[in-house]
Amino acid sequence: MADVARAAGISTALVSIVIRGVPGASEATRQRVLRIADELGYVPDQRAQKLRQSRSRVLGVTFELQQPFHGDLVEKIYAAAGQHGYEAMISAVAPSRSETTAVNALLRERCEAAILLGSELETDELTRLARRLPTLLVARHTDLPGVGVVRSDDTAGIGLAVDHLVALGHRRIAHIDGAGAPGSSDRRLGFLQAMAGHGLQDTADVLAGGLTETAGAEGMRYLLGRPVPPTAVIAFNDRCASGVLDVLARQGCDVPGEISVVGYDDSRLAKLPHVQMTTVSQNAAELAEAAVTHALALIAGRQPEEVVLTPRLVERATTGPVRP
Amino acid sequence: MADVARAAGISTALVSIVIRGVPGASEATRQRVLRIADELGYVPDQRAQKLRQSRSRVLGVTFELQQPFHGDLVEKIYAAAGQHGYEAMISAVAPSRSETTAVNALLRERCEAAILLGSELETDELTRLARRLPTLLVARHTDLPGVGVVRSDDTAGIGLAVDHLVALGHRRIAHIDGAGAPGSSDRRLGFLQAMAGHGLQDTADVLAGGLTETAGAEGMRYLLGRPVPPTAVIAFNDRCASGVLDVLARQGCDVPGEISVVGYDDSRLAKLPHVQMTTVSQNAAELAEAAVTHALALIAGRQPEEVVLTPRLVERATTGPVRP
DNA sequence: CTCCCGGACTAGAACGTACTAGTTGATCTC
DNA sequence: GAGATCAACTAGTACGTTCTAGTCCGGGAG
Repeated sequence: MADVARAAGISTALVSIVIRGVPGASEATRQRVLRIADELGYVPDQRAQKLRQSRSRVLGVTFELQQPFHGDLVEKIYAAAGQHGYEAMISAVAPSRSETTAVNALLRERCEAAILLGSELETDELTRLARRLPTLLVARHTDLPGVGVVRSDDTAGIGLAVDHLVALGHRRIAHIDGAGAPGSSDRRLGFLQAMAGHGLQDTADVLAGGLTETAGAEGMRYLLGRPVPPTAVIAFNDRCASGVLDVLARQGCDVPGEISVVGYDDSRLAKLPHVQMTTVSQNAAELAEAAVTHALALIAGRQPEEVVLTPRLVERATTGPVRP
Repeated sequence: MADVARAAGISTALVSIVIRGVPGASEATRQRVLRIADELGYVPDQRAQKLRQSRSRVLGVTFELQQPFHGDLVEKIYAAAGQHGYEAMISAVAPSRSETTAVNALLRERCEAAILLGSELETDELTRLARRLPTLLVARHTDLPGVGVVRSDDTAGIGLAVDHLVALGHRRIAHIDGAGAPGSSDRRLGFLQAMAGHGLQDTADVLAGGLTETAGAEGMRYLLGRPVPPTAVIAFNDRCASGVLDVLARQGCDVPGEISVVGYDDSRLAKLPHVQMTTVSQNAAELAEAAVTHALALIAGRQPEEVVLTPRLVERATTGPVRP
């Protein structure tokens, strides 16, 4: 910046004014400074900027590197944050990189708030984090005071899937759940409630699953081994449903002729033209927008609340009427 | 930091010494400062640290949010960077977030080097970037001076796949390529060369594809429509191969009984227990380690070079002898 | 007893920016 | 023509660290 000022024969303060685009410089100098800055390849040092401003204008986001739905969310969060004059700083979670590591990286960056996607953080760690910084959980339930939540109504979402299948004539419906994953118990509950609502509590079948294709595949193989397999399967998420579909395809089982399959998330996987998965949409864009808005509200000092969005069923090609 | 110093009744300089763990403080104060810092929840402000030190010790990484292989690489880069005392700062590329945006975000963070995974940046933009900052391309070819390259030998990699299939008796082999994607032309060339090497230039079939499941699925459907379909397919990457496998499963086509399929990358997708895809491994860990090492060499002022790793064929369950 | 040495600690200047509180000179107003 | 007003610009401080160049004090050597 000093170089630019020297080259233009003005003070650094004026360069700063031009670079930030705030009023206080003549049109002539403005042009000249911008030209010189470009020639010198000057890019403002973000660290110094943030350091000077009391507010960093950065939202920290942790996400799971290999979850397509998280990828969708991250993309939308970038956009939503940008629209509100904020920047998103992402920190990945992976088998070899714990959530604690990811969160600490954000902390050191002095984010104004932390948005945790599908966090599996322990209660005490979460409490500690929330004491330091406005914290927002996306797609996970918690009763912890001081922690904001943005999620869609998982119980209702699975209900939509059940209603849809029952309307198609299905009665023997299985649910491959998410084991201990966030949202898993809500979805399991929603499944059982909805089935009971249709008087189908006796044919409701819940299987321990997981968030990966592998979990779905194992679950489906197990179900096919049953004396009387279900006619429809609701998976915990799209990845899990992918595994289910894959096993069915290999077994030569017609989908949806013999077995209907419903996923969850409406992630990239469900939208693939050759998959066309019926799924429950959490609407990544809406979720991301709500998360950013709520995070900003927390930063502004508002009390954390629980924002619950209504999911929507997206009917595609993996569900159909039960075969008579 | 000032709070900690006040609470401990010492200067901020001494707190700094303790926090950084450098010699210059008595054991007693060291303990006390650490305890107080912990109580107050003090975390050093990374921006101020980096600002003060001339070196930021940050490696910038751009990656594609929805490419499982990039996910694998990012995970390994985090680890490799950490081992060398560096930190990785990731910036995602997605349909709604261009590579230019991603790179600019890194620039403003004053990374010491940029590692671009599978970049599709234009030549002039790349040149401009490389002038500002040590730049390293991973899994992409370039002749640009001043730009480092770490990649595996794509031509040889596809050669391995061809050799493997030919050894199994296949003669009609198709390659669904990556269209304009980085590495695509090398792999196409490798395919044609290897086929010609076996005297099979007349049955070598190259199809325009892409990097997604959709591209693979479309390509495979097209191939199945042929009067004489190939007995084996080599896809541009694992995602593409996934689409191929999916279409085959739906058509009730036995893999590898009727058609063998080979992917590329050995990403998460290929390793799924129910998929067990034969694929060419670029060895994410090795590639990541080489990328970080080379990036550090560039930072140290060494000239950029092209590091070419040798790929390896991972035989799993999607390839088998051609049916007589 | 004096001198020196080394360990423990501190004052204060950087790092690159933003921002407050100015200064300057020209134009406007009556 | 004097004062007010305004646009255009600048000096200098602050942000939270690190780091250089010290200060201070106790004890061992001569």
